[in-house]
Amino acid sequence: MVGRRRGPTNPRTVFMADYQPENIERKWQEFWRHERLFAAAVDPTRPKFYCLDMFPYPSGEGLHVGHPEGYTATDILSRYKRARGFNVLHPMGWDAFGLPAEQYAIKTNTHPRIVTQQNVERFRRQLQALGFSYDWDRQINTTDPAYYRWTQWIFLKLYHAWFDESAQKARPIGELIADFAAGRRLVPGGQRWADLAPAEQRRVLANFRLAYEQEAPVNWCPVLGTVLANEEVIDGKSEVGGFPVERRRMRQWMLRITAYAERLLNDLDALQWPESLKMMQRNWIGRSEGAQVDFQLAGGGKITVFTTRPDTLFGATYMVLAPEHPLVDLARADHVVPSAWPAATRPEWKADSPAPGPRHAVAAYQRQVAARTERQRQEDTGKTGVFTGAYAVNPVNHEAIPIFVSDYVLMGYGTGAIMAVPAHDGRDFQFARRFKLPIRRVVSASSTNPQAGELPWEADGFSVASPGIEGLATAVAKSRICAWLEQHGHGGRRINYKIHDWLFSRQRYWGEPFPLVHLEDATTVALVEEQLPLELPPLEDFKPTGAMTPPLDRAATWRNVAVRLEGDPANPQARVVPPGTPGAVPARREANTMPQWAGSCWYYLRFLDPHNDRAFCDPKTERYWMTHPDGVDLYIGGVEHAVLHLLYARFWHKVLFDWGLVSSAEPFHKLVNQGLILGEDDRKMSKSRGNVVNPDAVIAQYGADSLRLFEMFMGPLEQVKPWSTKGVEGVHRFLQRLWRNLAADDPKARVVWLNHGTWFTNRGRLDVGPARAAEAAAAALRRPLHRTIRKVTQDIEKLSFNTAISAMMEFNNLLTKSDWIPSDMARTLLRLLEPFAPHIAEELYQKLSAVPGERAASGPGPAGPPASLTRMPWPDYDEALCVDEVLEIPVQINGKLSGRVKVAAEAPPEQVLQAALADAQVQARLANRPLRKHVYIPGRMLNLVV
RNA sequence: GCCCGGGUGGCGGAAUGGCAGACGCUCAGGACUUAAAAUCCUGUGACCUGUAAAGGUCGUGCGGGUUCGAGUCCCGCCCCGGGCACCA
Repeated sequence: MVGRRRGPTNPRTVFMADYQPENIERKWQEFWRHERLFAAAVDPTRPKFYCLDMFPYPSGEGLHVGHPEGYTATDILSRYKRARGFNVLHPMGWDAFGLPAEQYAIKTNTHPRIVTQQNVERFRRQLQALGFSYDWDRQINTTDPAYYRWTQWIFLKLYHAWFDESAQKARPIGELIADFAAGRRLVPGGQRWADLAPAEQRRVLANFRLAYEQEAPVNWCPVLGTVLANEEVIDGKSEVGGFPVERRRMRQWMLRITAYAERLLNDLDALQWPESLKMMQRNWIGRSEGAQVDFQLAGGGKITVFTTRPDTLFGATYMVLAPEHPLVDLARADHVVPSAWPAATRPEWKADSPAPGPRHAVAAYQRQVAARTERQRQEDTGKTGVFTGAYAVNPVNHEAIPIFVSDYVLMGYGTGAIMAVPAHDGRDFQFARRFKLPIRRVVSASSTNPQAGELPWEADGFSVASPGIEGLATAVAKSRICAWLEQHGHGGRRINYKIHDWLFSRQRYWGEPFPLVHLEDATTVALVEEQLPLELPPLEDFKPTGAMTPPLDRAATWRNVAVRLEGDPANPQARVVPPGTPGAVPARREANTMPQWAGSCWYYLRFLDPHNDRAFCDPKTERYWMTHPDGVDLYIGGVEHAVLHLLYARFWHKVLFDWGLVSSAEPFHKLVNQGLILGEDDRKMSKSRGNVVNPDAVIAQYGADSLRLFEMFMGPLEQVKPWSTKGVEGVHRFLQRLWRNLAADDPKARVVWLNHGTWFTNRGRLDVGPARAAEAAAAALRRPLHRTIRKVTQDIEKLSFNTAISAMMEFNNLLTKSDWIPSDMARTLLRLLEPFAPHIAEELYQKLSAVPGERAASGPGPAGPPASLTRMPWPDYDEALCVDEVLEIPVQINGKLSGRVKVAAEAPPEQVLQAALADAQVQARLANRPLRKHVYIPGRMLNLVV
């Protein structure tokens, strides 16, 4: 307890109510909400400002001090922009579907719906205790059927779209059907569209949709009982909980984010995002230019590889397939592994133990690799592998080269197969040495010496020993080879991306159901839009099954439905009808649910028009809030969403953009990452370390204003910084001092105002002496006040809140020392403080205005209760009043500080020079040395060069 | 290994190429008090000279450079944080 209780002997207690945040904060929070002061509405007469927080996941832990950091920053901006006449949209909601809440539900054996309700309620209470100026009427919850109805609706937009490569945009699936029907586009497989049965047509279309089902190796997490997206797996462990993840083949729903790779990459450039974050997205997308090359197999078929160095094709001396590559899957008929070792097989190619044949050796190697975790594979970069017994033909020189299996080639990148050029790739070089494979130089570092550069030479150079591209620089050689490959049908130029399609289904209960049904012919059909939302059935046993089947599998009555197909048989929509309805066919609902990220992919759009039940958002409303600049004006949140939410949301936004449903190509124009707040011990806050700071406790002891202020005062917003209880006390003291200075109901208050030429305090008019002192105080404070307004204004615009606060502290320190405090200046300071510490600012402002006679002095305001400070305009400053009348100019001699001279602010340079030369101290240091030149920076400093 | 950030007092941090260390914390001294707390005032980068007043030297990770002048710009290193990483 700091300064809250005064001893009974302190006489001031009798007269003056101390600053006690608990007495005022709740009151103003309720007032602001009751008066709906922060409600936003479309208003074309005012410029808009959309100020958004990453809405929280209401975990069971409650709020931690990291949450209010970003939220306070956006709140300051919101309150400030309102004062500057902007129409501010500042909403808050709940991202409440997903694994953590469900895990917590399982742990506590409570239904996720209940857990979520409790968590939301707790979070809302905690956030409201901080006095944020959210428009609470727009509160949304991703688990609300009225919300996820539109999540499902947008999913259908993905489902009903295909990506037109040539137009580089998504188009309605109906246009693809039209293209197929009219023969403008060839049907894969070569048949005529009209010759295909509807079910076959549906299967063809399924391969084009942005949402599609695919059997593929996926990240299966046995502990969580679900598959995870690549973005949710970090170092072979689940992002949620850190549980081991294994590769399994499963049939899963995917979203075709790879189609948007190029646009997701290019559109980053124009965004005002932290460079590091853009870099993370670029890395994740992982674009690389190169070529695709087909190597014919001796026994028919081919191996396709991706290479960034097609110019080294003549140096390929062997090939490598990933252990998971289909061509070495012995269960498949088309695998390449012969039953016996070829004659030329070197003993070391057969792996460590002499295996009876290549099939045994390959299988053994595959087992060995499968036994190692992803982690072990990445850490151990020693090269292992085994010869498959098969050979492929290099298209450029018709050489037969051996094919190996090795885990240094990853199935997940490129084609899962490489051509190995040991002379020009470090990894191939290592492998070739170990397996005694030829190393053939085809690039030289020099155009004159064909042997220049130590092997492996990975940098660019000049081609050697490569007929057709001999002597060419690498860049030229690459394009020559690509052209040749294209010409001869062996491949060609190709851009490869690291990013994979987004694995979008989860074997969990607590997520959005897919609005899809499966028919008996094994095709999938979307529900009609009118039947959305497809609500999650109230399943009692919501726990993961442990097997790979989702919990919704158990909701038999929910799953098994009768549907009537409507529309084009190639792309019908299913309407669920009562069983027995004529024309109805049996169907099973999709039992997987959507991942946690689905709801957050578009929530910023729902905030624009949260109660609309005819559209996810009204188009006019969308245009008003999302243009000029394109997207959200300011978005603040943690960097942990760099390649999750921020990438997924951009993807969905672009799909909506292609459908013409949103007006901007990007959702978030400007983005700032707040820095992590560490514990007082400089380490990351965690329960196990016992260094977690609970915002509720801080508010109870110091008040919300102190918490807000301290979080902003700690240091730059983006920076990682440690918590400090002493620091909270520091800003709390500042507020106490401010209270003592400005609480005008104190009989000892020094607040004064001028009314018709007479100075008053709350005890009446001042005598001549004090009046003169008040006059002097006002004059002395005028310039510092204008400087403070300027500093705070500029710093808020820069999001430099720590320095803005220090400027207000400085001004308050002046007030503390001043005999008298003019009330209009107090008012201005409170206006500046309001975005940061709104409760105390509003309270003091109202107190000031409640003193009889005072308000008359502050202008011709209407009678009656004073308006909320939050409605007062932002003060202007006078640039001329930001500089002192008399300046003290530092004088340097040869760049070294040697004295100071006082000159008038407007003094011409010569006068400053003369004043400096006349200064005794300067003269002494000059010691009669002749002045060679001088540099004068007006108002800043004078440098004398001798 | 590659790509981003960043190294400033005892601590968090501040400084359009122009007085380094604003503001806050800490600590010390003083006022008030019977006393303590709170509050208010003063001081608080290091070192040196001086009883003192005052003065001097050094100082923004290290080494160089540009400039009248560098925490700030350029070159080369060291260290810390973050991201990527057998990506063909």
